[in-house]
Amino acid sequence: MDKLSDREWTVLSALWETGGAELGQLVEALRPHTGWNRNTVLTYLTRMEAKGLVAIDKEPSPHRYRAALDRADCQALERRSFLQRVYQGSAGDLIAAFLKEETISPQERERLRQLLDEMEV
Amino acid sequence: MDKLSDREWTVLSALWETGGAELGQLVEALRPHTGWNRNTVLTYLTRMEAKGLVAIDKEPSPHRYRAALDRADCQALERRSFLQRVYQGSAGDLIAAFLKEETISPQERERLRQLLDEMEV
DNA sequence: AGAAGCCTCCTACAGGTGTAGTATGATATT
DNA sequence: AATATCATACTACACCTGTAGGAGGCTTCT
Repeated sequence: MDKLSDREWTVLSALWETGGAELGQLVEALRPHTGWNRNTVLTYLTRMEAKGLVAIDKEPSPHRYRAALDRADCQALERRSFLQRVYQGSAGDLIAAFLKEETISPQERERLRQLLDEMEV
Repeated sequence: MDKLSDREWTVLSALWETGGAELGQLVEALRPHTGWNRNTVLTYLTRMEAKGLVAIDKEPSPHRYRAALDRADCQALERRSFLQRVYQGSAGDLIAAFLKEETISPQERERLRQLLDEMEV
């Protein structure tokens, strides 16, 4: 499967969050971030169906649009690609950069510490 | 500045690693991963110059090609975009995913623990 | 000097992406 | 039933991206 484009991520995110929806609902859900025209949304959906990214239930007349892929799978693919592309595969460097630059709440710090502990076998 | 494409990252990586080079050297450096034709490389370089991603010193006759951007800056931009796109801005989730899925050496684990410690306070 | 090879410039071209407009049918509202 | 609205399908179009080919100049080896 190819890498998802930015817009494809946007569409899929809306589908994952709504759990699938009709066109009108999607257009509304997307409007705040994107301002996309309804036909633009429809074009994305149909193109993405052709690529196997979106499933369309055509049965009851207002079609129902659903993500055809699992969010976790897409995230995993994107992680790999990002790791190679930007950090030459060094997960340590990557994580260090995120730790230093992004805000992490104390609860999350605790969670991460526990994850590290669990890795000590 | 726009997001870098995959190929642009490849070209910039070669420039960062060589610290700038002439065309022939770049073609050689890129050949193993990419197999690109020399004109393909040249096209990327000139297009990327137009975008301000690459600097070309045209003075002594074989031009010298250099990255026009700092690697760390590009990584930071890419991190932000990745974080939003794939993890809705949750750095904790993102780091947890990398911790769980990617291989981290014991030394790196130690480094990460220290980073976490420094963040207390 | 001629041939061989790199360098740079200009050109090309197909496929993908972003962003809709138009037409046409289905639904709901008056 | 007529009108307004929503849905879907089809079409469009410019720009970007990947991937070179050809032409002409400069260097260098023979």
